[in-house]
Amino acid sequence: MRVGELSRRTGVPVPTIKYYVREGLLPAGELSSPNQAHYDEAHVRRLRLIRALLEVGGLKVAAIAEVLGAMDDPGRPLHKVLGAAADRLGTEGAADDDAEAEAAGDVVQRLIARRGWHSHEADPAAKDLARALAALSRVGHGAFFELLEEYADAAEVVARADLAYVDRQGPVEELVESVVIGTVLGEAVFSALRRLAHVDASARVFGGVEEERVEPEGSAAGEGSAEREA
Amino acid sequence: MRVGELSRRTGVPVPTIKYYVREGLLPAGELSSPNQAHYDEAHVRRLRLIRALLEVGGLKVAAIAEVLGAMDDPGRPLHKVLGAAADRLGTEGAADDDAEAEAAGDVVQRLIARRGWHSHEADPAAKDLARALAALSRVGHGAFFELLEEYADAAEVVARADLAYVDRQGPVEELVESVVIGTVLGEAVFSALRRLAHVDASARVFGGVEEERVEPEGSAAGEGSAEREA
DNA sequence: CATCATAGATAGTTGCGCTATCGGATAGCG
DNA sequence: CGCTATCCGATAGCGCAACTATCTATGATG
Repeated sequence: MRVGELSRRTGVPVPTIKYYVREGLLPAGELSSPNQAHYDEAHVRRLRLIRALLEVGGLKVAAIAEVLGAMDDPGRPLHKVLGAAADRLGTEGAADDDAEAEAAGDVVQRLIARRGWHSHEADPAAKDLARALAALSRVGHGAFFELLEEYADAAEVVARADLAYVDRQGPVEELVESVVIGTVLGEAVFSALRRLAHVDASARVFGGVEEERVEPEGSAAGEGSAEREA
Repeated sequence: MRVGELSRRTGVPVPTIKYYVREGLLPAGELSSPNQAHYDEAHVRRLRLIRALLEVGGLKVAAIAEVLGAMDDPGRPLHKVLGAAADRLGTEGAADDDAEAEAAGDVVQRLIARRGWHSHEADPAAKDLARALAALSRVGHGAFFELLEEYADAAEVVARADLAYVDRQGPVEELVESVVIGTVLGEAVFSALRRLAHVDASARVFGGVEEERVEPEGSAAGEGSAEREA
């Protein structure tokens, strides 16, 4: 098929397809003449994958290029491809370097050791975790750390489910793709599920019970900023 | 304190602080004269919260303004504030309207019913979930749906832990803040944990051998994107 | 053969999160 | 009182990311 049909079938505008080709997300079509290229089902699949990673996964175009690059790289140890892909799925930005960051890093290392996880210090996921924990500390919610074990339990449940899913995929290429998709879209799925469960749990605990405690009329003290002395 | 000190204490540049004030993320300082404003600890706290939501949570400035607006809104039923805040924590963009989207919506509604969750159809989280599932279908991974129950189990575990945490916070304002922080930063925490567990499980199943991945290499300068594959 | 689509190249647009600069006011010190 | 550092508020500009539009030469197609 030609680019117009590819566009119609995926809903992606032609100029955008060209842009993705330029950025290395999508292989160029096969040229039959200097201005005629043909695309196939692989392009359709790839394009849908790109849009999914972009729109649902929230990945940046450059990150997608890297992930797909690792995916496509032939003749490479499987676990390396998986690792390379996984390493590109995290957050951007450098970690800051204050007391909170250091303490958070310690907590993460202890957690990893305690769980017996196969991970090293440089793992981007570990860095992301430390960053998040440091941010929690900085906003005065260091107590959140107490939930870490429960979070980790749940994370293991999900990770095991993911692996079981991936494990029953067929050939290697699909397997790698499954990991990428599972990691990125699975995160979106879990995030939404968590918020759903949150709303429900919140409704059970607070809804209607605390409702009456708000005073009517503008007797609210300070305005604008939430300031009160604890 | 004046804006210079606020800047020093939070690491946020003065022009950026002004920008946040303009955007409604941060209340203006109290004017003592036409060109002199004073800031207090509440501003420091708020600023740290903003940076956390921005950098770790990945929220957009406009979304943060909405969330904080709901947080600050006085004299409003607690569960409504919580709901309003939670509703703004999701993804942007409208859902598409194809066969996959419809099927995914069905699956979500059945899941919600089966779980007995208190959720309405318009819940943004439900929409996000449907979007993610539809995307999975489109890339040929509809089989991922089979993991939904396990995912939901894990989500309930996390949600319960969150609620238990929130429940032991004191006054209402802090409680709302806890929900926001727990939801946003908790997501970052879980995401990183999941990837950590993933790497570990993956190594067990596929790696056989644990090899080096991204090498630390170099000093603590900002790392960002390591581009080489040893 | 007339029209349409296409490849490839380059330039422009939009949105976002800042950042720089300017024209006045003070603050605070000697 | 003078002096400098700082501040406020407003406006304009910057840099990046993800497209989008336009142009030319060429080939496809009925």
